[in-house]
This record gives sequence, C-alpha cells and structure tokens, in this order.
Amino acid sequence: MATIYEVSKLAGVSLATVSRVTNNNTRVSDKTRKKVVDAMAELAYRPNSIAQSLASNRSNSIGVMVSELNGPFFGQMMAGIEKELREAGKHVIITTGQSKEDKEKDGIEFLLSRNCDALIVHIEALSDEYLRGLNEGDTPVYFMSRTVEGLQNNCINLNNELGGYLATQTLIEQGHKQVAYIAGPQFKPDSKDRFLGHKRALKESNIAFDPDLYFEGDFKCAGGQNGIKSLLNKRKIFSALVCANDEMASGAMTFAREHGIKLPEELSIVGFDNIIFSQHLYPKLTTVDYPVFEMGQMAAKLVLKNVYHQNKLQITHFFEPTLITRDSVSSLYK
Amino acid sequence: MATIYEVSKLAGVSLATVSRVTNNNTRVSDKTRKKVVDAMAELAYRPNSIAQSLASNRSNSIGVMVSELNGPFFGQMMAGIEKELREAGKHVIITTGQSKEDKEKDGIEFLLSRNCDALIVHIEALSDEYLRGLNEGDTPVYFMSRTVEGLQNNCINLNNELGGYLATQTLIEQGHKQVAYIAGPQFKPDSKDRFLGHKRALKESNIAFDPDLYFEGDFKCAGGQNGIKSLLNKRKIFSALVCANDEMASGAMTFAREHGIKLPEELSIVGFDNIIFSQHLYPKLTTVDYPVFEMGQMAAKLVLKNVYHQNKLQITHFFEPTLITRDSVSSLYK
DNA sequence: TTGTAGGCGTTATCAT
DNA sequence: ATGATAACGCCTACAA
Repeated sequence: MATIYEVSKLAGVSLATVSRVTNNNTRVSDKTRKKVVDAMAELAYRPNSIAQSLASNRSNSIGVMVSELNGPFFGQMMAGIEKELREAGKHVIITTGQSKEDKEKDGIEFLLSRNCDALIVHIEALSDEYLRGLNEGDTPVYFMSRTVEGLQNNCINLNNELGGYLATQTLIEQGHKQVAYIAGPQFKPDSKDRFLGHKRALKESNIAFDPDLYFEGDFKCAGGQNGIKSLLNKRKIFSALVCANDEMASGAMTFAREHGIKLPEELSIVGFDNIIFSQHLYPKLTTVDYPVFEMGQMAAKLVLKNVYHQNKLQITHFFEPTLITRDSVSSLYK
Repeated sequence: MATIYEVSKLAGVSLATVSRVTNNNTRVSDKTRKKVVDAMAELAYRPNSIAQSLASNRSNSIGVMVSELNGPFFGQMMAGIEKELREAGKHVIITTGQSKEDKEKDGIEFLLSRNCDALIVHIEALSDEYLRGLNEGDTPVYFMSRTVEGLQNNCINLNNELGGYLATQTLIEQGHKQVAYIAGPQFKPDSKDRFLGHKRALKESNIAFDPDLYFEGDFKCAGGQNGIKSLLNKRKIFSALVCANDEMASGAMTFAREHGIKLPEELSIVGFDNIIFSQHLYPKLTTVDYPVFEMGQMAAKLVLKNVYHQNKLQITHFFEPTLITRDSVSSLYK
C-alpha cells in the first residue's frame, strides 16, 4: 500500500501538501492539487485511517451497544444508526450488553478501548448514577430509549406513557371495560411508563384498575403465555388485553387460540412496538408504533452534531408513538 | 489518559518493559512486572489501541457486511459472528450492502478503508470474479452463505439443495402429490439449489414437475402473496406448498386465509430458514432450519484461525439443514 | 531480564 | 501556497 510519502515524492511536493489535499482544509493551488491527485491515482493511494486517527486524535468510529443483535426491535435501531453514520463516513463498532449489568459494563469498556469518538448505547441494567459517572470520561455517551436524569440532552427516548395510554384507550373506545394488562418488567422505566399510561386511560373513563387483571411479564413470548394463563385462572371476565410489547402479545395469542378462545371476537388484543412480524400474526396485531428506526437515526444525528460539529442538524429528544390499527381488536358496539 | 511513557516513568522502567507486560509476550521478572502493573493501576492506564494498531499493523477489528441489519436472518448471523469475535477481543465493524452491486462495492471499500484485519461478508450482487479479485488484495475476505469458486476455503455455506429436498420430501411423506413451489430469485445460487432439491424429491417419488405449480418470488412477504395468488389463478389443484423462505410462507399463509383456505387442512405449507417468528405464525410453521447463528460463529472462527493463528480451531465449511416439524402440514393419510 | 532507538503513516505547527 | 519537522502512542529488533 502506497504511503503519503511516496505520493509526495511522485508529485514532487511535501508531505504536508499531500495531507492538505486529502483533507482539503487549507488552500492548495489548482496546479499542485492536480499533481497530487494524479500521483494518488497512479499509486492507488488510500490514506491509512489508523495513522490518521493517531495523529488527529479522531477515530471516526463510534461504538454502539445494544442488548442483542437478533430481535426485530434492535435490528431496526441498529439500521437507523448505521444508515445515518455510514452516510457521514463514520464507522460503527458494535457490541452487545445482554441487559446484564456486568456484560453492559464490559461492553462499554470494550468499546472505549477502541478509542471511539462517541458511544450510542441501549442500557437496561446499569444505573443512572453509573451512567452519569461514565459520561464524565472523555468519550461522550448517548442513550437510546432511556432518559438519564441530568443527561437529558444525551438521550433519545419515546413517550412510553402516551403509548400505554393509546393502547388501552383504543380498546375502551370500542366499548371494552374489562381490560387486562400484561406488563413488562417493572424495574425498567419504559415498562413502568407504559403501565402508567394504561392506568391513565382507565381512570379517564372511570374504570377502576383491577389488580386481578394485571400480570408482570418479561417482554418475551413466554411472558405473554404465562400472563394470559394466570389471568384466565383468576376466572375474572375480561374482553380485552393489552400487552406491553408485541412479543408477549404473540405469546398470549398463541396460548389463547390453543385454549379455544376466538380472536378477536372473544378477546381483543393490543401490542406495543410494531415490530415487523406483528403484521404477520393472525389476526394482524393492532399495536403502538415505536419509531425506533427514526430514533436510531436521531441518535446518530445527535452524535454528528455534538461530536463532529454538524451544527445545522435538528434534534428531537422525545418521540411520540402512534396507534396502528389492524385486526386484533373487535368492537363491542357492532 | 495516561500513556505508556508515564507508566514507565512511575514504575521506573523503560517503555519496552511496559509494552512487554501489556502484551506479556516476553519474559519479565515478577518483581518488575508487579511494579509495572501497580503503576498501570495507579494511573488507570489503558493502552491506546490506535497506536497499537499503527505500530503492529494489526487493527484487531474485522469488518462485517450483511445485506441489512434488520430482518431476523441477518440478526442471527451478526449475533453469531459478534459473540465469537467479542470473546476473542476483536472488534466488529459493521455495514450493509443492501444486495445491490454498487452498495456492496462501497461497503467493502468502506470497511477496507478502516484497515480491518479481515472481512466477513454476505454478498448477493457481486460476481464470483469480482470476489476473487477482491481476495487478491492484502485483506483476506470470508464469505457467508456463499461458495465462491476457487475460494471454497474462505466460505461458510449451507447445503441448500438438501434443505429444498427435505421440505418437499416431508410433504410427500404425508401423502401430498400436488406440491406447489414458490422459489426465491433464481439468480441467487441458494434459491437455485433449494429448487433443485425440490425437484429431486419430486423425482424420487416419480412425481412430474409441473411448471404451473411454480412461481418465482422475491424472498419477501409480498412474493408469497403474489405467488399463491398466481398459483391459485391457474386453477390447478395442489394440496401443499413449499416456500423457499419463511417470509414468503408467511405472506402466502395470510393470503390463503384471507381467501377462505383452511390451514393446514386444505393447504399444507413448509417454509425455509426457521427464523424466529416462524413459530409465532398460525399455524406454527413447519420449516427447514438454517443454522445461521452457528454459521456466523464458524465464519468468525475461520478468521480467528487464519488471521490470528488460533490453529486448534476446527472448521466446518458446509452445514446441513434439518427439518423442523410443527403444525402447518397436515397428513393425507389420517 | 531490561533498555535504546527507530519506525508505523498521518496531522499540525511553525516557518518561509 | 508550500515545506520542515515535531508530535501521536506504541511495538520491536537490537544491544547491553
């Protein structure tokens, strides 16, 4: 691989001049520029980005940590981040945190050890306090789907409360009064907020919250199955069910159908996230759209703006979910 | 951030000695090692990996290109690759090729520009010839789900023909004789091989291949819908349908149900890939398992072995698919 | 076992 | 506008 030195020799100019044309910072006369460009072409020169990084103290790569690489939700998130960063010529280094405290710490260290210019992370286990400490370091850290107290400007999040509200409210609108709820793990702020939204919708329609119609799941398919099973066992009547994410909704649907419950006639179900396969379910799932692709893009823009000084970028820190109406809700009015 | 120089000063030894303990290559006396380690701890020293890369001509990062980041198939692939590489302390730089020739070229260039020690790529549009040329460069390239003529040792692939055979054969076993087939794009070798397997199973049971029961789809949901629609319009009878991947199977199922076809009683369906949501479909999809996670891991191992000289690693270049029997196939014998 | 010194390929600060 | 030259932080013969 040709080096900048060889280019300078062939072009008959100094190293500095070659460097100037690759970075076209300073003015170079058209004549010398052409000489340099030609020499580069002839030698098929490609700057060594490692050397550039060392000299400039910029790696032009940003670290991304998500809970898992498979799974439709994180796929969308990654895709949004990568698209935006790639277009800006920044490299994405990726790793997983698996929602576990030690793994998340390790992952961050791992990313930091590669001299990333910034981190974009989706963290579930680590505390706000830890994250604030982390941000003291010399690598700025940005947070997806989380609002860290005191670091709001580094966060991109969704209005989960509103989402929870919308899910329940559409059911009430269709005449449902006994609405069961399968929540996500309540130590997670987003799970909590969705549940809050659910209760607000109930309250708004003067429906008392019934603890017997509540189950705390795990955001997995199994959580949905266990949830509906437990709910059914209580022998209370409910005509509708909100699941705090689509995977649990899928699990609940499967279980319900296997136990002879007709969907949506005998039970209406609403999910959350609008992951791709929610539209492949039967019946097609009515759910709350989580614009995670756009949010990923936004996190990337935030980095481009703050770290790489692309100042004209417009940042939205807080996104609003929307209801996607499909076939899994039946009206009690028809 | 403390440098190796400061550590050496604090420990009262030379730069070289410090370097030796971080890389614990050469022998260092326990006493000096302790001094150095202590100094490192005191200064919270972390080697600058960029500088290491420059000096050693090893970036310890490997570039990965997949068609897309979302989508369950690539998620699994990435996960397998990342897990293995992460455990080996190697960084994964990721990008997408979108199955388009120019994007794939760009993606490769992008990765190469970051001085990756190796590339693992899933390429669909670029020709074997191009890839052979690519491999002449000084960065070794490894291929997922593809067998490049002349570079077999750099490839990890699946026996797609066998998979196609298994899918059709299980249907025949259950008494189906009119088996329709929705293929993937035939310019893709894996689509072609799966179709070959289908025909072999037919032939083995002395069933003539009927072009009217064939449709070429796009591996997307829409392909499944269009496929079954077209098939149905021909007014030929078929009791079973093989789709060359699960997404098309999902599309076909949705369409069938919307047109009053009872699944699986009136139509048996088999998919391919065994992506996560195939078990959430209704009925749960019988499909051919594509061990893509393991294959991702294997590609990573291949890199570890060839590039980082972890010689004891055992490599399998060619994986066998297996049939996953679920609920979408009905027997004609009962 | 430990130290010295040159080199990795750039960028950036001065001069000119 | 262009050129010298010192960093950047580390690795690695080669010496001692």
